[in-house]
Amino acid sequence: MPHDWRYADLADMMYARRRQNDKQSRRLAIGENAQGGPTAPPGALRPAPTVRASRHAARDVRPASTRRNQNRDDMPRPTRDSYGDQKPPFSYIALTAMAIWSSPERMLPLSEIYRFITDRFPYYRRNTQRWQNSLRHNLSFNDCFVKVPRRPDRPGKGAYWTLHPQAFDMFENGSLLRRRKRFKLHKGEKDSLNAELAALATFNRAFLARQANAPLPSASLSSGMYAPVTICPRPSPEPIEVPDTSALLPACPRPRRAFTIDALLEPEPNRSSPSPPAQPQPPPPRCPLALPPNPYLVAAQRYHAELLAGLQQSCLPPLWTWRDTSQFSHYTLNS
DNA sequence: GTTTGTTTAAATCGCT
DNA sequence: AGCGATTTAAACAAAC
Repeated sequence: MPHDWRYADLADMMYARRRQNDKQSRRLAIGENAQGGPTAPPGALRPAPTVRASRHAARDVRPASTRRNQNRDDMPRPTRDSYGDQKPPFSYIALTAMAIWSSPERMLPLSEIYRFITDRFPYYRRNTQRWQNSLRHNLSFNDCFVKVPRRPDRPGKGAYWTLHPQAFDMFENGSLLRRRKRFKLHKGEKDSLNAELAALATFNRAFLARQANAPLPSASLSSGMYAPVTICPRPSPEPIEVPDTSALLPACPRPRRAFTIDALLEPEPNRSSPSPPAQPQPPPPRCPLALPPNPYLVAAQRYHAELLAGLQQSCLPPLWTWRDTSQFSHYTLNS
């Protein structure tokens, strides 16, 4: 049974729980917690603070009527259509996970994560330096986010960010308002993952260096012999439901190939076992022209696909389906 | 110069 | 009070 997590629904749920739980309702009826801040639903991820008695208090730019009496029945509520200028009750981790999960490939560059948040939550259209710094901190600090080097055929600034597959269930019951526990990789897992990602980055650099040192024949370029590998558009932003392909799972055993371009250019070795089942290769970059691909590009793409496909067998089905209407957005928990 | 990414430190808050 | 999760600030480096 899908459940909407729009803010207004959250408020309704708070009131429902107040009725259900006498003990809880006594606290909620007061309207404030011990610190005088807003009261969160039991077990909920602590909503991003909107009022602090500290130096941060000055940053709360909401009207005073909104800042007080947060849980009274006359509490000003955001409309069902939008959070308006109110700070959404999602942590940066949750917001980032939403952004990543909303993308077709389940991975996004930093700039796109920013855009996702500012597009949907007007609160974050101001003071961007502050929250973006915090968000970057979260990306780096939390093991649940994995930085995947860009494919050589998708140049641009910064890497892609994805969710570690083992972190899919860090939000309790799929709710973005709750988090069971900070997701932490064991050192061995982290080392293994970092080694793999570093190797991929090294491969990408080598690929680009070789491409730079041995530029493609101009005749070939001009005649369309090679795809213009550096100008393929980024993936379509339309959210679609696709099997997950975007995270890395070092625990997935698979044949390894040497991290050399030459090795990767060799024909794909036959696999004796069909497990994991043959994964469809990600669609080729959407270049305007169907051109014979550069062999190095093929190698790079093949490795990248191999890297990402290795975890498929262990991936959980998507927890959330992103639905977007023009003004408000919400997540549906797949049952 | 700007953006991206890493790291450290401190503050806040909810829970036990 | 202590702990863990989160937020915020800041310094710094690397990449573009």
